[in-house]
Amino acid sequence: MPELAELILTADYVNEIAKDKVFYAIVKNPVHKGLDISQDIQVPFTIKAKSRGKELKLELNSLPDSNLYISANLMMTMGMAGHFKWVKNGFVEKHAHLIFKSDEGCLAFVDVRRFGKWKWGYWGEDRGPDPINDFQNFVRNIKNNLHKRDFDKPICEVLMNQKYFNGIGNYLRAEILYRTDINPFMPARQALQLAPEIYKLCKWAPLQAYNLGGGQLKDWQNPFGPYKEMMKSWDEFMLCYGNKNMAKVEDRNGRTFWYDPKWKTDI
DNA sequence: CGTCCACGTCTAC
DNA sequence: TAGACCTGGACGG
Repeated sequence: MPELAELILTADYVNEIAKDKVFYAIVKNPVHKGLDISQDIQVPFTIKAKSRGKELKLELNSLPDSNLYISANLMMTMGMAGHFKWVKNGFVEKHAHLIFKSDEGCLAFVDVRRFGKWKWGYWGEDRGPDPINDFQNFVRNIKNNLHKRDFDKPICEVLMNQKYFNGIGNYLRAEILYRTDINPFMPARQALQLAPEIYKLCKWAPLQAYNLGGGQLKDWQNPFGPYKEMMKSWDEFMLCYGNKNMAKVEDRNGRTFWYDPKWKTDI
């Protein structure tokens, strides 16, 4: 998905678009098999967004003068390619699957592969604290659970476990581990004890990516548009993932793990 | 044309 | 721990 950095940018984008707008309907694209929420809100509403790891929360609230009080949280995940886009009246966006209508246009959830999902609720119980916005609890959650079998697995795999590393995805794990000097195939418990800077890197790396305008990767469209002037910096950030000079291996979850070729794999 | 690959979960043997 | 869920871009013949 869009990983931690892109989720924050998505929330920023939704907030920027929606700050002065009133929405009056939700439309679900019938091709999408997800939950049909189009009849759930029958009064005009506002939208505010917040992210936590790889989850996005849209807070939908009725207007102060509404005869019906509504306050609901639409919890979303972006899948591999999900993003939001403002679409002016008279235009149709391909792969728009959830559409929030206002008089001036609509805010569309665009997702080519349809891996993104939504439901009413709250932050996922099985996902850990956000490494950027809630760093203390992020560290605490890991340290409190370090004795568990989950941490017997290689650090490169555990970094993708959303129970502890909410928001870390395939490019971030590569960039984080590339910046430590431990074998990425070492058991996670040992790795975190030998290289405690991993905790800080889990905040630093996504924060860098966020400040650079998010992943310049083909499936994900930066909602703020192309940041061409930032490409040089992005290339300086993305040192490992997708770099032909790096080594790669398919991990036990079927994902390609990119790493420094000086390490020997144990997988 | 075809095959491989992609920033992620899910759920079913 | 495989598939399943999806579309489309890159690249090879």
